[in-house]
Amino acid sequence: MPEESRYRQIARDLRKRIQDGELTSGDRLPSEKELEDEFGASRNTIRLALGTLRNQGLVESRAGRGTFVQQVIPMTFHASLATRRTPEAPEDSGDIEDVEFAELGGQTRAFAELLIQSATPEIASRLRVDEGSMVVVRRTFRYVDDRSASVETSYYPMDIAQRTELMLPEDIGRGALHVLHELGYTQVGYVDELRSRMPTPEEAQQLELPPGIPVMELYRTGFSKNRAIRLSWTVFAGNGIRFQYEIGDIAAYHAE
Amino acid sequence: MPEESRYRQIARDLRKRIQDGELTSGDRLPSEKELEDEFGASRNTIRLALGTLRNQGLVESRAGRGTFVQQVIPMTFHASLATRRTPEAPEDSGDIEDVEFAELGGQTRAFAELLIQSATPEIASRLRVDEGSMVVVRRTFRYVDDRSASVETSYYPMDIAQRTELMLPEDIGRGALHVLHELGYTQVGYVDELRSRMPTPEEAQQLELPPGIPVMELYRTGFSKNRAIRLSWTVFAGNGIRFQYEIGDIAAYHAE
DNA sequence: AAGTGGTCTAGACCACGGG
DNA sequence: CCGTGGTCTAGACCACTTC
Repeated sequence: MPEESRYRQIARDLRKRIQDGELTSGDRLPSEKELEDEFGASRNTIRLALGTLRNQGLVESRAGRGTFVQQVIPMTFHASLATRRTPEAPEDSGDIEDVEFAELGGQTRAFAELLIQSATPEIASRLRVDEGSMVVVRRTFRYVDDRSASVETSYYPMDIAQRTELMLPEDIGRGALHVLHELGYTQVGYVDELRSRMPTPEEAQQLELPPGIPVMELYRTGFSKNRAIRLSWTVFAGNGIRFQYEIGDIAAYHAE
Repeated sequence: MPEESRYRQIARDLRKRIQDGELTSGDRLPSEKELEDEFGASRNTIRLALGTLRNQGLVESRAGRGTFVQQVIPMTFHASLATRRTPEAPEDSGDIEDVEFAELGGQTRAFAELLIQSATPEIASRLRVDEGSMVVVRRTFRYVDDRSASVETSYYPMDIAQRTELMLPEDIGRGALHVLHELGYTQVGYVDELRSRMPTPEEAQQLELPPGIPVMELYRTGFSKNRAIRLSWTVFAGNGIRFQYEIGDIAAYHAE
């Protein structure tokens, strides 16, 4: 039985204080100097211990201020509302729009940018287009309470998007799915694929993620009756989002 | 414009080599000693750089061996198969069973343990039982290719589970939902809630997670026509799992 | 035995944030 | 100003892996 290393012991001790409620959301931990004295360890060892807590998303350090217990209020993303999947309004299904966020968060804003590129293998296989063929790409940043919450990138087959509103470099107020609907491409279903991973440095900066927070990646391929009409790839801050899917008959769920 | 710190530069350099394919899955990075010489930095600085790559899940270090580029082949978890949601076999819907894993991974085994506890607020609200009332808890470990892939904990209201097979401390071969179905509680729908976070040390050990790998947490509440019949809470290794949901009419998806 | 990463020490200088 | 965390150095000893 190998002895547990010093910094792990210290990390466990501090973690216990948080889990026991001795330290709660927003509280400041003792300074690194104080922890040196308390545990009789060098500063680097203390920092190793704090580092593991940071990487577990339990605390966050700010230069000049101190180290604080993390606080997060994740909002729920209603990925599929079973009650919405009514035959009368099929085009309502599957848009990642502000509505779905509004329920728990503050106000939401978006800013869009546009580019055209050739399809990578990843995009091509999901959008069901030939690799290397041109696709229209629209990128949207989503903010909640002035904090960046997600980055969405949507891909449209060129033959659908060309000479339409989708190629204008400006926000589409009424939602891209409405535009597609008007063009005759009504989304009747979609396939979601969800993954979790650590952010790239660029994503960490864009989403203002403290270290130790994963991201969630959502690929949503939208289908009309006949074909794939849109692929959207969204990266969410992992500490601020919950995905909810309602499948089948869940009358008992809403009954309360 | 603050200058980028040395260890971040080094991390970025090494990350580029991986992303450019100069180093690919399974390759060994130069040793810390070699990197010291190459970058002209002290070992601690090199280790800081490697630490960020570890925390991004890009590399994994093994004592006495070296540091290696991570390789992961995530399998897809078919959380909702639209084609399966047929009225003829409603009881097929929503079980987290081996079938759903088998498609991409190797063989799968499970071992179960059983306990009885009083419902925490979290469990009570999801299972729709009174806080503090007794619930039957079944825990299952799932392995793929001899590697631990998920830990599932299922909760049943005591009035449903008592004096049934669900209270026997052994694996239920034909699946818990079959048992519930035979008891008159047929699952007709479910609500999934997905989150992402960094693992606790216990989870990291149980799932054999290298540092820098998040977990995905799935809460699935199963409903019969009238009530919640089961809550299952599953923790997956984040690098080994993709969730797929199929919503609405996706005939075009399967057409290919 | 030689090389690897894991752990730890004891210093140092810096930028940031608040009195 | 002074205390905070951020960064960096130059050592040291250890356990583990491979030969």
